[in-house]
Amino acid sequence: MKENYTIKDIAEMAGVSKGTVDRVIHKRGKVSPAALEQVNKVLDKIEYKPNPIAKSLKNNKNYNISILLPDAEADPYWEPCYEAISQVENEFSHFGIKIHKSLFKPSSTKSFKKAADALIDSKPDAILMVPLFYIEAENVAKRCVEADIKIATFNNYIKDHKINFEIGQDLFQSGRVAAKLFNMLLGKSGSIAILHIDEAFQNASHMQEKERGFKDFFNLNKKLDFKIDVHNLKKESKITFDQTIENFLKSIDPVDGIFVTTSKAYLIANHIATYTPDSVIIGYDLVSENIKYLEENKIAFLIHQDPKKQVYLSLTNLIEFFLFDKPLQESVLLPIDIINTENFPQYLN
Amino acid sequence: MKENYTIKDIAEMAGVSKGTVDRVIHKRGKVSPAALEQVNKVLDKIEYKPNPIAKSLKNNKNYNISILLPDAEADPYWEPCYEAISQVENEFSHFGIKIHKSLFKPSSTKSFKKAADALIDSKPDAILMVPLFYIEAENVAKRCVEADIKIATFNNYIKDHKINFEIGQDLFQSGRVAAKLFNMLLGKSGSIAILHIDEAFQNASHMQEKERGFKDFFNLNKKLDFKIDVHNLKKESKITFDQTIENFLKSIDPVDGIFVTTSKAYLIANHIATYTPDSVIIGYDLVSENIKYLEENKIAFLIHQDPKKQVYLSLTNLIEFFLFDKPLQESVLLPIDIINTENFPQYLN
DNA sequence: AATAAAAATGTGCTCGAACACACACAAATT
DNA sequence: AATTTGTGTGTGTTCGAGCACATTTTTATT
Repeated sequence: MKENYTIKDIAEMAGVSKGTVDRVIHKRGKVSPAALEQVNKVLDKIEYKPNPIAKSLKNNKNYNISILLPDAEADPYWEPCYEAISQVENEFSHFGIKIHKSLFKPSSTKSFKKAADALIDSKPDAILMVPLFYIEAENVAKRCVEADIKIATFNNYIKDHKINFEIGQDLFQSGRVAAKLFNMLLGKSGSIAILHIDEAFQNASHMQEKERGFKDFFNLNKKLDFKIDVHNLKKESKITFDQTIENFLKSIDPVDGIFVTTSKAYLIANHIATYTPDSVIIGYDLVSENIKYLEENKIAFLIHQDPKKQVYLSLTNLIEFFLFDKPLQESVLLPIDIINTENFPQYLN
Repeated sequence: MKENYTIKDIAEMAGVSKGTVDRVIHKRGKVSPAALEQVNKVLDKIEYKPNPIAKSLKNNKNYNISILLPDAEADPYWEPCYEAISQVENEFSHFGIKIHKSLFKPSSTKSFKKAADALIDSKPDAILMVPLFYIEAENVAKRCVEADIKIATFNNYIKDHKINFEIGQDLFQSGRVAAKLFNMLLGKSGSIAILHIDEAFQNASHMQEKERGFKDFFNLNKKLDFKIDVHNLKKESKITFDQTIENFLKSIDPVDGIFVTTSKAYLIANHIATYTPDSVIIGYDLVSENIKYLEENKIAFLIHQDPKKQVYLSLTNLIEFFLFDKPLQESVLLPIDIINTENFPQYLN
């Protein structure tokens, strides 16, 4: 009943040779109407699916996948991605998979462009990128389609139907998750500052989505009475980033909660004791400095965007597509992990 | 430099035939010292790893994996496991993987034994089981080793070195996660009831581990002053489970927090408004009734044990071991997911 | 030295899909 | 009638590992 048929089986059943069956399956013509019917009759009955392992062996190609992502020197948020890459390399190098990592400076559009150009020129089978810069990323996607390179994105989304695989988090919803946590910690009323802290503003749309979700939660819950202020903080020239933060904290009235929409919550936690000791902080990402302050109870919760998992899943999806014809899931949303002092270790491995 | 060498390549390099290389690699003897040295010299230089795809094709076996798990009719907690099974079946049936599901009643040791006996008799290549009953599960493991059946467990651990693959959660730590959440919600002092609610007491060790972790958190934080009571609730004869719960709630003084160590938090949430309306509830598992009360804000947090992921990872690990010789990770600990109203949907898919 | 026995080595087939190629047989052209 | 084109069909090889079997070389025995 539910057996795994081979081309040879089908050939016997239809009373033709495996060559003919093959021609029917791949619609390469040169088959008489009589033979065609015979083979199709069998094919209808048994629902044939070619053995993916045999197919892969015959194919016996090396696949090159290139990854375009920010330099972790500039932002340690990207560090776990490197681990995922190594892991996938180890797991799949003997399947003929070669992975090439290409870094760009997250603050420089030019650096992104340059790295992308080089990658496309090297004609890999697929490019996985962090589309930090909208217009430039769209352009890369377009050129990949033209050059028949599979294109995938992670961490950010560009609403572009050319992308073959995209993975990330629902940022609007993650804003709501943070809002709900504040609600539980602070009760029915209070004051909260939303802080968009970023060296430059590459993550503008990222941060805005979170802000929208955050406000949405409080707007829809009419019983809640929260005062919410939004502040954009970026590094000012002449003084250090840390001083920028300090000046800001000095300048505002103490608030009950601080929601940092980037991975820079540690910059706030660092000064919280001095300026606004009773503020509850919620931030993003398990970078080591954030974890340090989480453990010191200066950060209440962190929301985990799991860049490592994003890279791992992107790569394995592409690889299984190449090797075994598994279809590419077009769009994947990862869970929004809530992290406190007790459960962070399991997310780090 | 980093090429993928074949047996043929090695044979040429060593100046022998591929048969000889094969004998050296598989240590089957019948090789002269001279030839052995030649081949080994090459092998040392290039670090050969056989092509897993070719190996798998040659092998061309069907693998039968049997799963022994509780009937979801008795407890909907197990429902997502079935989905994982279907998913893996779809993904891997064309790789010659056959999965057989065998159910037992979670309240009956006899039913577990009977199902296990039948499974072992059918001689599958691997058995994945939920070792609800310690002694019986150990016995199954022993017999599997004798019959050369790979044995894996999920959801529960039995400290038995015979197990080839085990996956689950750190229950002690998950107790600490719950404790920390109460700490954040209730502040520095309060009263908490730990409720072990179970139809029978198959999960006794499960529940105790969580209790230990929970208490551990408060014991180690000397600044905290919490009164913690433990209650065992199981279905009494003559009255319904629901009435048992109601009677219990009637009998105790209101508490600030209720920690339910099983998936039965909904039974408490159902009556909370009447008897102890200000209690904060934290429970386990995304069963539909729990989610309902979570959405009504009657349950503050749920801890997700992700049985679906446990099954999925168990099966794919076994499959990749069979098909591609990937080593079995012996022991896997899953993250302890914290769930609130805003992030549960992403964990359900 | 001749022959048997043992050891070492190489050849060839299989797994299933995919495709090149050779061959058959018909119809169309000279 | 002989040759060319075309169409349909089957055979054979490849991918890499693994193992059965055949062949060659060495060693032991009479």
